[in-house]
Amino acid sequence: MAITPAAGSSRSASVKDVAATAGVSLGTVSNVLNRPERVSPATRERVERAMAELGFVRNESARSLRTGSTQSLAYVMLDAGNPFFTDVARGIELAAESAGLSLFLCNSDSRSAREGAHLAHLQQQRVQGIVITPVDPDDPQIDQLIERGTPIVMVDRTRAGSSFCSVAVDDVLGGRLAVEHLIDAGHRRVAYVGGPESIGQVRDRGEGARQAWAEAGLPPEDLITLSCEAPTVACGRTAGERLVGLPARRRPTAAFCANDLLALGLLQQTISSGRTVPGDLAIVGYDDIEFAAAAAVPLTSVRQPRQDLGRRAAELLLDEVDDPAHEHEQVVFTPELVARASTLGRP
Amino acid sequence: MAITPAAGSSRSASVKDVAATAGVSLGTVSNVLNRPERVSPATRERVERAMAELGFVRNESARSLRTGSTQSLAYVMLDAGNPFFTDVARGIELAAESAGLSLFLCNSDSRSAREGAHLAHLQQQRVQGIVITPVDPDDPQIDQLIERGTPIVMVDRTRAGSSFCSVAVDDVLGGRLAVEHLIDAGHRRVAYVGGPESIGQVRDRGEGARQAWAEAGLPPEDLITLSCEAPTVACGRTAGERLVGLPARRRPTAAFCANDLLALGLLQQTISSGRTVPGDLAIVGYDDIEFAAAAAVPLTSVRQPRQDLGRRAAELLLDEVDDPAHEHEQVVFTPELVARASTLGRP
DNA sequence: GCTCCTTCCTGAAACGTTCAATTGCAGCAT
DNA sequence: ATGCTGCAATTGAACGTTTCAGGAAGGAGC
Repeated sequence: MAITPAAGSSRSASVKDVAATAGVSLGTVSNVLNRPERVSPATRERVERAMAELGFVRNESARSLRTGSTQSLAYVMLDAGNPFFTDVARGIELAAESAGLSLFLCNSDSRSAREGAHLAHLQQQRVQGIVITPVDPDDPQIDQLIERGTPIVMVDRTRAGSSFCSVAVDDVLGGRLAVEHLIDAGHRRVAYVGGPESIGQVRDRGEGARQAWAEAGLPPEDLITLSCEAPTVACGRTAGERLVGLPARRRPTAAFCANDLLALGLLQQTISSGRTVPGDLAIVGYDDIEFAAAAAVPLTSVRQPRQDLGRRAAELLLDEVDDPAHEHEQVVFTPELVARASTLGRP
Repeated sequence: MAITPAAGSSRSASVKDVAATAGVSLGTVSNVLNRPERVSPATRERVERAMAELGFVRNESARSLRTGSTQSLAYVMLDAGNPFFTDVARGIELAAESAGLSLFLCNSDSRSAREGAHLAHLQQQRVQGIVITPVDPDDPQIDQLIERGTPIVMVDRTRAGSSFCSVAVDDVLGGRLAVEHLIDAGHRRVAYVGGPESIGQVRDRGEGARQAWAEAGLPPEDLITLSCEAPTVACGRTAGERLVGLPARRRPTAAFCANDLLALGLLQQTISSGRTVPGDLAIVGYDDIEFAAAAAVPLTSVRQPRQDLGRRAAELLLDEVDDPAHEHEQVVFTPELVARASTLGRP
């Protein structure tokens, strides 16, 4: 290995070094960095050349120590493996980028402990604010953060009458849309395949389904609810087997699943057991993940404006950061039904 | 709203404030934080109580300014929407967590400009090191980072004889595994459905496929190569149509796809056109994404140890950070074939 | 020649930590 | 008494930046 040239000396260059090589004072260098219009073009250029020569990189720690604020936001996401949250993240990033801030993504992986560690660390970093999809919306650590001055915005979760903004999607409406669509298609026996009732989303979507059913004047007992342990592909398959096990006159002609993973599992089980979709069973999913359109039979699904969710959350956060008159807001987006072959195809 | 209590005063508490309320000097507070064993239990407890009372949160900017190093790593990922990279990220996070560091995830979204902005910002943050799956492995900004002292480890990309570590998977071997599996199953006309040749992975997997084919003594013209514009589901469907268009005696009985998205598209097209898998066409994918197992016909695929990739990358980075005798290493992992119904089922 | 502006630059004081050097103080041996 | 030893706590100087009160130089107006 060749000996590194002068540029690669031990410590990295500071404003002081730049000032020395440019033959100006340290304050001038800072001005070039922060208020270039105050520096004469000649000196400015000299300073800039010195920076380039020394490979100067501004030390963000010192900067934010001095100014008392950082240039960054964070999104603490529930599950980085779930496309829903990565799309939300993309929306946040877009908003952060156009505000000139950088975004730290943290993944709690649905574990309270990791979430807590991330929050503590972000607080120490003095990030401007935090967007979060929390493991538990009622976690007292969230209140503690707010009390100590870090603005928070919650995405896809809410807490009644709370001291922060939140952005969510109307899941009751989503459930209605799905079931109204099935009723319109002529189905009179439908299954709601839900996940564990402990998840608010699962409850709300089921509630919407029941509302639509009742409003159509259909008998409640013809809307069967199947609860799964987890909203996964494997559970969707199991649900399929349970449906087949029902006596023919009670067996539903359509199923509305609380998310696309369940729907895909159900779809797979139905097809591989030799029945057809939608002929023997029409299926509606929820989330409209990328693979929904790519399934063996393209899946009808309820789409949420994921990226908008993120963007709006970031905007609310930024508003709270720099508008002293900010008022907390609970934004609710509207979902949309995307009809595809799994409910539309030839019977 | 109630008036916030004393704790919520304007500025957040500093070590100085803690020292004052605990009635000790500022250095003692720092000792409680960093070398608690040097402080007598009585004082320590007094200081800790003061911290709790004031809601003291250590200012990480000041800390890292003083110590000259941060407690964080970063992973600049190519595409946060691709499960492959989120699994890599999970591996990195595991390693970072057990080293007591926190991880910043940045998404370049395959855009050079975003990647550059992230790298610049991370350099300003003085992160300990950066794991990256770059848009372009030869980007000079990467060399510049290394020159200026930020260690880099590359994941899933490499550069010949370079000045940093890298971690990748043997894609040539992966291609061999896939095609050997098909040959073993009796296939004598096979298609390799690749993406654009500009992607190194696509080339390597194809190369492995050809090697296996040649070693089995099969005629080269019976291994057809289909190039797609992009490795997506839609392109996989198109590839399916092109296969059907071939004259029967040239039509392959099996296809090896450069990734699972292509394979899923091909699978979908095959089934919806009334043919069967693997009866009319056996299919092997690559990546073993979660949906591979959940497809209409569960997909045989080549699995990469994604999480291990990330973990190892982080370990190499950490080694470089704190071992002065560190030597750069190019780690290559071994892929593994996961056989499922798309090549195994009853014909 | 004098004052009064501008423009461009300087110098020093913060910001909140850490850490090495230092003081104070008790206990113990001389 | 006097000097050691060792522990506990204190002191003060950094770290690299921003900011702000000015100072020097030069020009305009009288």
